[in-house]
Amino acid sequence: MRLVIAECQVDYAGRLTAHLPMAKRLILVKADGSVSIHADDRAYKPLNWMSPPCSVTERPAEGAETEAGLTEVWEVRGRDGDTLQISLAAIHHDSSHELGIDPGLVKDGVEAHLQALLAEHPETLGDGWSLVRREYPTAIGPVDLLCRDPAGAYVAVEVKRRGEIDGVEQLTRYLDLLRRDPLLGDVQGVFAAQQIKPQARVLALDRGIACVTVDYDALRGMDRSEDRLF
Amino acid sequence: MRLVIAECQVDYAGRLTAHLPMAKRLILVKADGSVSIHADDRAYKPLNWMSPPCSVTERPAEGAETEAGLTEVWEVRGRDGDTLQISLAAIHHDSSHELGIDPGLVKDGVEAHLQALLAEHPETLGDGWSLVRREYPTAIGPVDLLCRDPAGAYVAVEVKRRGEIDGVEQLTRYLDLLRRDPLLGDVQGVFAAQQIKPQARVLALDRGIACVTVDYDALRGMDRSEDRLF
DNA sequence: GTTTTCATCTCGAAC
DNA sequence: GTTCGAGGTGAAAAC
Repeated sequence: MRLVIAECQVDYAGRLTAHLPMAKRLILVKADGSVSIHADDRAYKPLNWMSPPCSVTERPAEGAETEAGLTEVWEVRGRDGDTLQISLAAIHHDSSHELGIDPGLVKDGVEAHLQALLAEHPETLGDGWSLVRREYPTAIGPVDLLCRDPAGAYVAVEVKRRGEIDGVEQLTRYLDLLRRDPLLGDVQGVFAAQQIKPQARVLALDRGIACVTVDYDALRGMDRSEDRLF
Repeated sequence: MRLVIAECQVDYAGRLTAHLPMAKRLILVKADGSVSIHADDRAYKPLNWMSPPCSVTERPAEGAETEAGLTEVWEVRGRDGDTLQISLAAIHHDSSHELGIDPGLVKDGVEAHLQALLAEHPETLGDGWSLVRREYPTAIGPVDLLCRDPAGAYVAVEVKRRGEIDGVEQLTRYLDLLRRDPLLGDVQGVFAAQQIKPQARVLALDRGIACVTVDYDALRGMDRSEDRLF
């Protein structure tokens, strides 16, 4: 990985045409050839970038470029003929570092994991509830969980990390379908999430859907096999 | 902006829980307090990050941490109680740089601009064509351009930077509507883009929609008022 | 302030 | 290979 702090001007031509006026910025050149240009704010998104696969060619400034104060011109070529031209004026820092291949991110707490934990502990959703099956199939896709309450009535459960309106809409569509199945009889709905936004809760309750806020850490504590971190 | 190359382990807890095993990475701390951790590949997305507003606190490693080989522990706190803990073992590089406020990106060639240029030069789309109006309203949204050919027939034009299938579908819906309007009579369709993907072209032609590849630079050259770069 | 839409979205999985 | 949908989406515009 090469880190360069330099006065630079950048011109991108590809899906759109964009221009960065001359200013001091960070230029990152990674081992896969990819390039990104960062300002001194915003963690996530670079000002400009070129995703791999791409190639970088560097050349000294010539003629009018030199007169304009430039010292080097880098040209990055990507797929589809996208180009990123980086015109450097003054280089304040330039260092390279061997990093090796990253072992990669381990994600936990994704919706699938939450669903698995709830499937193992359906009593969290309601006393005496039992799991019928995960990913119960319908014509428009699988319902996250189908459970039964102690009276034998079916309950469709939609699981989200953060409960918003679209999740309620999704569950509503499933319920419409499930309720047409005479084998299931009346089906209740439960919207389960770690956090439920106020307007999602209002919409759910208006439609007779119960809301359950899930304590993820407590669920994890119930199941030792889930202790995969550390 | 502070650049740190270090052996580090990272733990994020917020919208999800994620863990990065110990490895050599780049840690970027920007002037707005935001933090991002990069591996040696991929230009766009960091492995982990904390968006501003957030605060970083640094402390020396203690007790068991020291025995585990750690030297420093950084804790980044964001909104909603999100936390990013960066445990550093060996620091290979650490430098800070004053960058100042970036003048910002100037975007050109966006769809709106392409549409404006074509509106000024409808003859680019077909000999003798004239513009009826931009953003011609329909019940499902405005059509980019409505033109007339020399024979007086109407032509609906959909403008995209890169022509893909969804653009053809969009134009098809507009044409369906426009053709029901007896005042317009038969309406032809034109799909105009800087680049048209083969499968989009096939679909368009199959539906009797003409495809026009637009030379953006040539269009810009026609209009001096558009010389906003440099 | 909240909500919706856009993005050079990126990225992975399903088909 | 293409298509679809999620993302710790982020960020800007609209309301």
